[in-house]
Amino acid sequence: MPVKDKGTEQLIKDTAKKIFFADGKLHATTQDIADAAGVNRTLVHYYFRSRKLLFEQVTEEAMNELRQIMSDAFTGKLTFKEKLKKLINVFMDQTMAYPYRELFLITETNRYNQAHADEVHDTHTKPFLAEIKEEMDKGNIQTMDPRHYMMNLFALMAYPLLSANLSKSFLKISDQEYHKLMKQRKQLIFDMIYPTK
Amino acid sequence: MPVKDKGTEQLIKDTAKKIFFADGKLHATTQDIADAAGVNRTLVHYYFRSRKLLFEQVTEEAMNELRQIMSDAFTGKLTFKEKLKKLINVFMDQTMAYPYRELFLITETNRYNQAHADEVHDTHTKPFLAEIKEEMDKGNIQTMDPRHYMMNLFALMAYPLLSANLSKSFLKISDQEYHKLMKQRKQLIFDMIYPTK
DNA sequence: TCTTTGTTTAACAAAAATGTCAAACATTAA
DNA sequence: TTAATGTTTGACATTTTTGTTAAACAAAGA
Repeated sequence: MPVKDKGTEQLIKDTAKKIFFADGKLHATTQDIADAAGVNRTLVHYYFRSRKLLFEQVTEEAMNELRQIMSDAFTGKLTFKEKLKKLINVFMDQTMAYPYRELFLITETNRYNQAHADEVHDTHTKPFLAEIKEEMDKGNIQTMDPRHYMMNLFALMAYPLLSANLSKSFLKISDQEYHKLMKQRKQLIFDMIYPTK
Repeated sequence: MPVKDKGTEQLIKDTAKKIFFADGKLHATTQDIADAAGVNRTLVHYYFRSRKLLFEQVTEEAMNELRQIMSDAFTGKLTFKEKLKKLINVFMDQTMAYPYRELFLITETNRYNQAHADEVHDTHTKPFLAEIKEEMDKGNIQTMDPRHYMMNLFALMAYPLLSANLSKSFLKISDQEYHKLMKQRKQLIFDMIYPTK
């Protein structure tokens, strides 16, 4: 997640990401973004032409960031167990920094045609699913549809961060305490998903 | 989730909920809502005065619907196991009908002051957490912070429905197939969260 | 220095969304 | 039938947000 000064264009994009992904302010206007970046709003149009195009770039990059996680974790010669640990580690770190990134993607794809999402074909998940299947055959993890396994994993990682405010209100816990709970989750999730018999 | 004709006011509110909670169109305008309800936009103002007030009502009711689930499932003299089944059943059914209800709540609370959420105090979760603790002491479920247990449960239920479009694109599966997977999840979640030793 | 190129700004224009109002309409009770 | 009340509508006003333009500014090369 870059935040360095690669010029105004990058600054605007990074600021937009910060507002959407970190603050979860999905209704932010171009003015909000410009203000937060400390630049004149016209520059948003100078560099991105329109609000829509800025959004498309941000969306595209967020999708790539997600794909990258899968790719990074599942290339190399680690064992499944190690890959899983790596995936949990990287994904949780990113999601703690940008808890609303997925939420942004979801609402943006809902905004227009749902069909757009279907075009995306991801090459990184296939080997992941295959490895999960292998691991089930070996008896190391509980047998189920590998897709369920994958959904469970991402659900356990993403949801509590995504719904932090909601959970805090329902569980009546403070920000600090919640942060403490989140830090414990890496280990907890691993134990749930890859139990030591 | 009422959809009956309790007059125009109710129709507008139900339509708004449908657009937000079922379609996930968080950026819908008052015009969008009026069109979908088949009424003149002025009526939105006649009944709710302003867009903001309509949103507040919808938000408030959605929060109550969530509280109601907890309350319903955890009153009465069922065993923990039965209560859990009931909770999963009701929550999954509702979330399948309104997958974006929580997403709406999250973005709405992010929109203004985060603080607002903190005021909410929920009386229904406390007995739930206490019962979870008991069940751990009995050795029926895995020992952990009961709050983690609760987060896990809701994560497994809500996230795959919330992120359906995203998941479909990453897992390259069709709507039908996804629906089939979702129907399997009630049992799967119960087995994960309340394992038969 | 002057020109060229790219960046930034303020002022303005256009579009989109919300909000207001008076008049038309419908229903019911007197 | 008429008066009273609440509902619905279209026309208009206001506000908010996005998009455009010309001019000012800055840096670098001829």
